[in-house]
Amino acid sequence: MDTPEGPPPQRLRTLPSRLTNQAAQTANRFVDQALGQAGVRRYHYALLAALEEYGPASQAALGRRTGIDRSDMVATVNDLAERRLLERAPDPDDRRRNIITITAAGRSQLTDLDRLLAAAQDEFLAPLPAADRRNLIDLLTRLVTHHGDKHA
Amino acid sequence: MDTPEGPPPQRLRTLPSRLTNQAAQTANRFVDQALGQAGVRRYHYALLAALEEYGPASQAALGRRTGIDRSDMVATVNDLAERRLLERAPDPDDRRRNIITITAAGRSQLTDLDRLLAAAQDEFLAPLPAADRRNLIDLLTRLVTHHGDKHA
DNA sequence: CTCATCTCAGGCTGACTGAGATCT
DNA sequence: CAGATCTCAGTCGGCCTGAGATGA
Repeated sequence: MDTPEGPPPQRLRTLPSRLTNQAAQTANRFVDQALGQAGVRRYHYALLAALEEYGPASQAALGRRTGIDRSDMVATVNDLAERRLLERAPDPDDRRRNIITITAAGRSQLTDLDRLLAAAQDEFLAPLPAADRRNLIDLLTRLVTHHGDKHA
Repeated sequence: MDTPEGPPPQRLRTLPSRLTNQAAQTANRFVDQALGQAGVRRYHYALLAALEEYGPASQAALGRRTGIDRSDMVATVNDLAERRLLERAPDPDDRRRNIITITAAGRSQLTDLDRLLAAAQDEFLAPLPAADRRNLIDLLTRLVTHHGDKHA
């Protein structure tokens, strides 16, 4: 567990990019631990969520919405298809495409994941009262929407 | 560059852990691009900064201060030693240890990196006025200090 | 003996690139 | 022809573990 002997360098302590990274790392620890209880990773959750909210879609469209790369999308769809949480079928209207559809089991899994994830968020944000949480969300939203919407 | 056709799922859009991740990813793009101009990565900067601020130290101590793992520390020290930005010498008082010392070239390099990094932070925070930036830093600092100081 | 330090060898995930096959 | 889609193969950095050698 490594007890620090003295604080990190000043240059690092207040560097916004580093603080953001550390916060993200903390958040990921909670989230990965939570999702891991259900045997899934963040990509799996993002994909199921996109499917549930927008309905069946091609892998490319799902990639645009979730920010998952085309290459990783293949593997993620493979994983979830093996578990019967979604189905992959050729698109008759455009034979380049696969239409991905969430299954009933997928929806049910997603419900469980939502619960696990909500708990993880709460752990992550534990030190902040509600007003500060909103404030943080607002600031971060402004940052990510400004920068590209790369995959916001 | 992938133009999204429609927003990401609601579940993801306001999820604090995801927002934090996206922000971190954005920050890292700017930072890595900036440091890359000098041919270094984030670990290199962190190590040089720790050396400059605290003076010579063992690899283990540097790891505690920067959050760099013992294993990666070996490689990072190797990199910087090859470039003569630091020196590795056995500690006469404790022969398990290496004493790492920054060189003049290392200090000079660090100065350049500080400049590049400041510009990267500014790009990252561009959408936020000064008050919001302070606010964000404060909120993130509270989060990371609360959670462990794992390697804060 | 226990514990700390350094090193090597590796694993794992997330983010990404290049290239090929197929189709519009 | 250009351009989109899916797939495979592989890179990279950051984070992490196990284990060995040395020494306090």
